[in-house]
Amino acid sequence: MRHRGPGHADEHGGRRRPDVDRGRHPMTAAPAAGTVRTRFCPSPTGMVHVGLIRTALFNWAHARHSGGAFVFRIEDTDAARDSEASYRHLLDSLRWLGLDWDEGPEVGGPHGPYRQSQRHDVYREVAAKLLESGHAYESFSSNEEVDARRRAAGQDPKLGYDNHDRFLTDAQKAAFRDEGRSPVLRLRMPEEDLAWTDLVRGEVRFAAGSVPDFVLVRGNGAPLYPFVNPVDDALMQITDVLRGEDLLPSTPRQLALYAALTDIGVAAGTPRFGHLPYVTGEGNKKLSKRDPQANFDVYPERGFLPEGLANYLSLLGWSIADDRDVFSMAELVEAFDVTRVGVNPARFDLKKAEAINSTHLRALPVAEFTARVVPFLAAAGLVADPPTPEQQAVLEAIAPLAQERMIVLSDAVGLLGFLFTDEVAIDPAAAAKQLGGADAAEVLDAATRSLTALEDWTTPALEAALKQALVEELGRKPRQAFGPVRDAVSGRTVSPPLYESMELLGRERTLARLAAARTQTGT
RNA sequence: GCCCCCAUCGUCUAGCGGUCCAGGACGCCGCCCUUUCAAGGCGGUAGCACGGGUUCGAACCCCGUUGGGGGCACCA
Repeated sequence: MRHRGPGHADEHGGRRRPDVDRGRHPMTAAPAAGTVRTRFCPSPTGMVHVGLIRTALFNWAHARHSGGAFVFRIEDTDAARDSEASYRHLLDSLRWLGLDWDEGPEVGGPHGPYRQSQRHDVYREVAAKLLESGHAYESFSSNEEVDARRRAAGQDPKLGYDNHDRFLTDAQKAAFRDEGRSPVLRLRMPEEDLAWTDLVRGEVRFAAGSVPDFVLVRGNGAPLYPFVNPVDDALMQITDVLRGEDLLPSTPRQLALYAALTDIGVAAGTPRFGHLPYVTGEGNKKLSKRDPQANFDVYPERGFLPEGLANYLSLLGWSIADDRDVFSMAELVEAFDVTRVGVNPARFDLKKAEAINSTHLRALPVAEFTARVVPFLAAAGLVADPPTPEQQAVLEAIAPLAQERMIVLSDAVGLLGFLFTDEVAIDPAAAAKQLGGADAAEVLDAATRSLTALEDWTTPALEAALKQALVEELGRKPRQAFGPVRDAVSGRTVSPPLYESMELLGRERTLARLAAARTQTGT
C-alpha cells in the first residue's frame, strides 16, 4: 500500500547522495535537508531509562544530520503516574547529554502546547471529526462480552475485540445508553494488508484482519496513547518516527489512523517509521527498570562525560566506521545515518562504556578536566567550590597525572583525596597487600630515615633518595620498595606518580603518613 | 495460543555475491616501556546457529529448522 505524505521516500528519489549509495535501505533514504522533523515524546513517570535516552539521542542525531528539527513533547496523559519531578528530570537529562530541541517545553514553538495534558481540546475535536466522518465508531461491548463471544465461537479470547459493534443502529446505541453504558470510540481498521518500509528494517507487513478495531477514546472521554500520539505527531508535522522495537506491533494501527487523519485533513500524510533495536542487559532480556545499569542517573553521578556516554550510547546499534569507535558529538551528527542502524539488540556493556569514557576523559584539555573534576571533589568535602588558591594550585599540578589514570570523574575522589585531607584511611585491601609483612616495616623505616634527612624536597631529589635507600641499600625490587610507600602516602595501590605526590604533600605530612602506616604493619 | 522482529568472536560491531582461511573495538592473556602503581605501545585469544536451495562462486540472496526477543488493555 502507499503512504503519501511529507516524508514519503518515493518523493525523494531514494538517494541522499547521488554519488554514494550507502544506506541499508536506499528506498527510504532521507529527504532533502531541512525537511526532516523528528521527535522525542517520553512519559514523565519514574526513572529515566538509558534505552529511552538512546532513542532521544538517535532522533536528535537524525534531525541534526539532516538539518531538520528535533521536537520534544511530553506525554503526560496518565495523571496517576506522571510527576512534575520526573518531568524536570527528563529535561535535565537531555540537557546534560547535550541534546537540544527546536520545539518543546521551555522552548516553545508553533505547534504547542508540547505537553499532552494541555492538549485535551485538540483530541476532543479530532475524535469528533473521526466519528463524524465514519472512520471511528462508538462501541459498547464490555471486555466480558467480547470474551464470551470469542469463546462461544470456539476462539481464543486472546484474539481480542471482534469488531462486533461496527454497524450498530441508532436504536441499538440508544438502548445501550439507556442501560447507562458510555461507549468507547474505536477506529475502523481497513480490510487490507498494512505494510511500511521501516527505516531500519526494510519492509514490514501485517496481514489484513490481524489487527482489531482499537480504542481511541475511553468511555469516560479520556483519549488514549495510540490515538494522541499519532495525532500530535501529525499536528506537529513529524516526518520521521524513530522509536523502540517494542512499538513495532502497534505500527499497523498507527498507519490506519494516519490514513483516516489524512482523509479528514488533520494529517498531511504518514511519517516514516524506524524501529530501533532494544538495549539489553544480562541474559539478552530488555534492560529492565530494576537493572541498576538501566537508570540513566548513575552515569552523570559517577562522573561519566556527556560526550563519552553519548559516544557509547550511539554505538548501541550503530557504528561510525569499521575501524573507529571514539568520536565527538559533532562527528556523530556529521556521520549519523538511520538507515545504517542495526537490527539486532545490543547489550549494554559497562566495561566498554567506561573504556570509551576514559578515552574522552584523557583527551580533555587539562584546564577543562580540572574544572569538571572540582564538583566531584567538592561534593566529597575535599575542596571548596570554587577551590581555594592553594587547592587550585595542587589540583593544577596533579591534574595531568591524574587524568590518565581515571575512568570517570568521581575517581578523582579516591585518587586525589589524600592530597586534600589528612584523614586518609588506608584502603583495607591495599593495606593487606602492601603492609602485611615485616618487609613493609623495613621499607617504611628506611624510607622515613632517608626522607627525614632529605634537604631538597623536590620530585627529583625524592626519587633519588628513595631509590638509594630502598633499592640500592635495602636491595628491594622496585615493586616491593615503592608499593608500601605508595600505600602509606596515598592510602591506595593506584595513585598519581609517587614522587610528585610526595612533593605536593610536603615533608611533614608525608612523614606523618609513613609513621601512621608503620603502625599498621605486622611488626 | 496468535502476530511480529532478530541470528558474525564472551560483548558491541564491519561486511551490501568474488578483494574474507572474515576487519575493528571492549574484555581476557602475554610481552615491551617505566629500577613505582596506573596509563601507553606491541602481540595473542576467540565468531559467520543448523539444514537445504539459487549461483561458476554465499557470512552476504531464498526456503526451512532451531534458538533468542517483543507485542497482543477502556497503560504509555
